[in-house]
Amino acid sequence: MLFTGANSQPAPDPAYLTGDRVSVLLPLPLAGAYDYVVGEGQRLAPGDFVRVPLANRYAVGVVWGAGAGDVAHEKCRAVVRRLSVPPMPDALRRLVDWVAAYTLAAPGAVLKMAMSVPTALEPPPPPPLGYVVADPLPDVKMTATRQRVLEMACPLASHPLAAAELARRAGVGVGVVKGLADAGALTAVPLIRPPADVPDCRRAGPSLSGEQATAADALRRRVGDGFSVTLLEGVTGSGKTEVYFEAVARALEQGRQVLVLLPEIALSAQWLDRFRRRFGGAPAQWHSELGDAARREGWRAVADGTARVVVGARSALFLPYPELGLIVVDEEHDASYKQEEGVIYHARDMAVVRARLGGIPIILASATPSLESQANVLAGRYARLHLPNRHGGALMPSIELVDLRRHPLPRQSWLSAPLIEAVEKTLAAGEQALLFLNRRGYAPLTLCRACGYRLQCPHCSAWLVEHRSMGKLQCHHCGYLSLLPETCPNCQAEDRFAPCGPGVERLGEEASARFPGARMAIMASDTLTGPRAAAELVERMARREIDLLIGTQVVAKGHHFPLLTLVGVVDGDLGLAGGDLRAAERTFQLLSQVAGRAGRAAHPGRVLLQTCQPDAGVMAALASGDAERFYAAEAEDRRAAGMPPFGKLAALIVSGPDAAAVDAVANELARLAPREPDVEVLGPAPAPLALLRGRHRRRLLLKAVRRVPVQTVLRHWLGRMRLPAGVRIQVDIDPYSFV
DNA sequence: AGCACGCCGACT
DNA sequence: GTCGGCGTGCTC
Repeated sequence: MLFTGANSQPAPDPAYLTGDRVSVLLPLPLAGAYDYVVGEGQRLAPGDFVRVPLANRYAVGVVWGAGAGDVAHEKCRAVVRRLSVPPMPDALRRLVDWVAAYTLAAPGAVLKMAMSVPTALEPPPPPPLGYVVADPLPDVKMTATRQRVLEMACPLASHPLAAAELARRAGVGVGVVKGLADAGALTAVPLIRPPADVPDCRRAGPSLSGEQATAADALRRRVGDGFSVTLLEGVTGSGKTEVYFEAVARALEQGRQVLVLLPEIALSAQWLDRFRRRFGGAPAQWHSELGDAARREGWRAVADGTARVVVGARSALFLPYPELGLIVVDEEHDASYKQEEGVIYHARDMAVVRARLGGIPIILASATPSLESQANVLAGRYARLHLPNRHGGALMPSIELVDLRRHPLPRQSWLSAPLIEAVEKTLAAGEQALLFLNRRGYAPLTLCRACGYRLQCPHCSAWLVEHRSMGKLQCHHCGYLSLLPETCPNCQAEDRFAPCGPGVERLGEEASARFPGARMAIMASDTLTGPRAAAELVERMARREIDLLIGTQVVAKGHHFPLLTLVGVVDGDLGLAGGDLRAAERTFQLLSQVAGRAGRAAHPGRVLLQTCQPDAGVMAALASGDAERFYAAEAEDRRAAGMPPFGKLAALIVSGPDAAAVDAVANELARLAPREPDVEVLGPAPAPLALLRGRHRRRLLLKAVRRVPVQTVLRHWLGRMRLPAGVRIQVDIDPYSFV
């Protein structure tokens, strides 16, 4: 990442008048912006949303600046009109350009992320209608259901209710309401929605410990004081959230907007509760599961400044905040900040860029910061605030390794004697236990005992995972579903399939057999139907309705189980397989996070970690709690290998339906590879998923010294390539996933 | 991303 | 004889 460069003050926006040429960026994957002529009586400025003709249709784009003038006069068409939407803020436009240049994506493709709500740019729809009882009430055929609706329609001061809400309260279908309205017994009136609870920064904050107060003060002082990056590092339970809330309050006091990025917004009902407790109102939410209407409302509320605090997933970074004053990236180490499809970018890094372009502070919070952020602290680019203690004097759980070589597992069993004993003891004491296994489904592999054939996805080079609860086999990479075949596709043997290895479902089976009295629940991304289901499960845990929870990594994210005292990590080595650059770091982060679920003020938690490699650096670090040493060793390895964050990496994925064509392109790429000092090209090699969604994939890696302008090198290199039909080259700067 | 243009199989 | 499949190419 490049974080240098002064934060230049933008010049006052120029105006473009009738007859001028303007450059308009369209949300399409085109090579660049298109020139248009400012129409009769129009006056445009950079950032204006405009409707323009494009081929035989119209499109909405954003005025990006003065026309480049490199296109023939006859080709240049006129802007239709300016849309009545607040202009796209300067900082967002510069972010779009920056991200496009950095990721080598088309600027229009990046713009598209910032205009993901097409209807928000149209005039607002007529206000929603509510219904009140007509006066006078006409003579209509009365039924029991109609009677109930009429009763509910004027509860107290005859507040109009939306049709759906009215129907819900009366316990009838929406049809009854519509029927009454058609008959004239209900009158439709525009619905004035009660103003939502707005976050109130004047509410008193919680009482903070000395350590927390010091950190909160330091953060508050940075708000309004230009660009800065602060790594807020605090162990689970140290009250990081409450500390950065003070900075949020300060930004709100200054009349600025705040963006909080979370990895999995859908899963963090608890975060919203804490926010509500602190600010008495709800933040605006932004994530992929929002419906069209909510997205539209949200986008407009951000654009017109109504939304003061936005909490969202990575795409919330591209909303048009006119007065953003603070960004918080919570769980900054989380891999889900890396967008892997379309424009490939890392939201944490781009958030830092957004902060720099806006001249505002950004807080990166984590219990287990990424090596990247730690290196930036060491290099003096980021400040660091540390909360080493759990709030309220609670102790960190102790982590004990269970060496699976000394405690071998019986066949078809994944719980060692020490872990079984610990679970039994915990259950006997009336406490709760968690078994963590980061693998969904019943079994990750199914093979034929007759011939050894492994059931594989037809579109990907991946095994099919059995999901017994669904009665199906599923590919976790493309979603392909199939029933378990009756006979082996290879040798036609009947009924010879054997599941291999455990997923949480199968582990649940073993646990039910071992701990027959325990009330058990399984928590995985596919067993949770939505945010509500997650919240409900967390509540059932809090109410002690569950004794034993079995879960994948979703249990580690944002949920707090106050009564949990034992965590068993069933397969600590799972994340270490497969040569990933960040395997050890990620394992450390994930297992630390899971371990942090255990324990509370009165009871220090206990964590048992089953592993076959207790001597590996990660395991030793987890057991000793010596994070510093682990990170130092990991950093040294990376530095010695010239790997990120000390060197730069870019991956080129060549893909296409025809393996031979893909190979040809990959080889040609290798032949034309840049030959310069400090740059090394590795490959081509089959990408780890050599077949994904029916496309064959080859990968090349470009490794360079930090000071090499990798984007320039790549642009030259790729510029010399001619691609046959169907073959694509995808550039991934700073690759995370090695899948 | 759309949308048209363009060249090969099964229908009124 | 046409309707229509999606491959390829362009949009200021």
